[in-house]
Amino acid sequence: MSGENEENEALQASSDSLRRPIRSDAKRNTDALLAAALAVFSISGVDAPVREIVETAGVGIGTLYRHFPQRADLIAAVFRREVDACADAAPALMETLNPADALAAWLQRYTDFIAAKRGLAPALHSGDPAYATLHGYFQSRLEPVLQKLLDTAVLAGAVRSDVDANDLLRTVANLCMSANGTDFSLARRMVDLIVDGLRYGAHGKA
Amino acid sequence: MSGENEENEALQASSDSLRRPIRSDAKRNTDALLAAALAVFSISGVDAPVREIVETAGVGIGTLYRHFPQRADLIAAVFRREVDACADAAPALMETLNPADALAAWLQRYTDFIAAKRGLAPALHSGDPAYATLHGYFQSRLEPVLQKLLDTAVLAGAVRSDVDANDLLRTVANLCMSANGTDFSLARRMVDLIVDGLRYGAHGKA
DNA sequence: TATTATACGGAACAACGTTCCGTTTGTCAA
DNA sequence: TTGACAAACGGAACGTTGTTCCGTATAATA
Repeated sequence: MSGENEENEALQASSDSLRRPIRSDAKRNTDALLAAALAVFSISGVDAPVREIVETAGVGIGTLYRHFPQRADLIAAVFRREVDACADAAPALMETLNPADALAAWLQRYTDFIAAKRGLAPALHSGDPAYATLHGYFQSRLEPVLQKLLDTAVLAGAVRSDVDANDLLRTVANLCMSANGTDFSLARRMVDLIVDGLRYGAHGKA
Repeated sequence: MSGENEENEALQASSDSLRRPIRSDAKRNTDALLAAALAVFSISGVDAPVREIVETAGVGIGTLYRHFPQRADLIAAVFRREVDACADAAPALMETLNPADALAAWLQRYTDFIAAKRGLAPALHSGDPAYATLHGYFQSRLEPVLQKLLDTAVLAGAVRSDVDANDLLRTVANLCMSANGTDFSLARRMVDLIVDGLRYGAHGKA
């Protein structure tokens, strides 16, 4: 369903140093860090101290920074799979539902994903250049998907045409900004309200 | 127009220690800190380092913490006036515009206020207990105003009835979360979209 | 087994918010 | 005017963050 990322999570350098495969201890520690990060993030949120993660993983701080030079690289690695799953959920919705409902359903899917990760939304939109690659991955993966959903709905005359995919992605993330990690009902309701706004514009005005 | 806070910004203890008025140097330093904070916030955002503020004000760190025991107390003091102004803007709008447009206009007013203060929205919704009083002041001052706008619009049949004031306040603040301080066009557009969603519900469904 | 690129671990650094306390100063009674 | 003292001042110092650096350990190869 995915199409392009065939499970080569830990791809080694492909161009020059194709000598020397990944050392076994490096692989082991990388895995331990990813597992620890996933666990710690789900308890303390994405802002959890680095030391808490390395302690959980049972490795030194230096090891963390060797494998993930920036804090955001660790976050990106942890959530890559889930971003992909979110993107891959679109086609099924488009086959099952009418264009406007498919759009609404996918946005709720995305809402649930972001809202469940406490601290993710603030990090994505902090403007901190450290999170640029994380933000870039989200955008490159999700923007085309949402754009297609939008285009289809606009073509069907179900939705206004003056909103673009990136704006919507940013907006949903913003709406999830204050979700505790457990209560995203407000975010869900507000996303629905926005979808209604999109519908209103289709025949109402502009 | 305000009605209750008659410029007693620096009220001294009213109950017990009514002995000893405020010392002149204390008053001077408090004013300097407020002015410096306002200036620094507008340049570096609400997250600006404390040391930058005390340096600008020309006082020591200890002095800052004497007058504003928590960082949020300083923020609250700086923005109190503006929160009041925002709340006080409602009656005029309600006289001039129809209920739905008055609601929309006031929400845009609030949007501009929050979006212009970089870092304010994240602070308000950080969940950090340090910001509880700041959040409390915003809510106590703005919630009644917005509730009245909402009630009026609902009564006129211009807007759906299943959204409450606090949710809307939180939502708008969330939408402003990623505003740089200069570009709030996205936030404005999304607030408009939400207002359209409110209108859609009035006759469409729900 | 010897060699060596690679990875490891944690001390150390810089920046932050906040606390603490010895020193200074404004105010008021004498 | 002067003395005394509550009040306020300033900044060193603490605890916590993310990140860097480098001496040491080790997995892979010849």
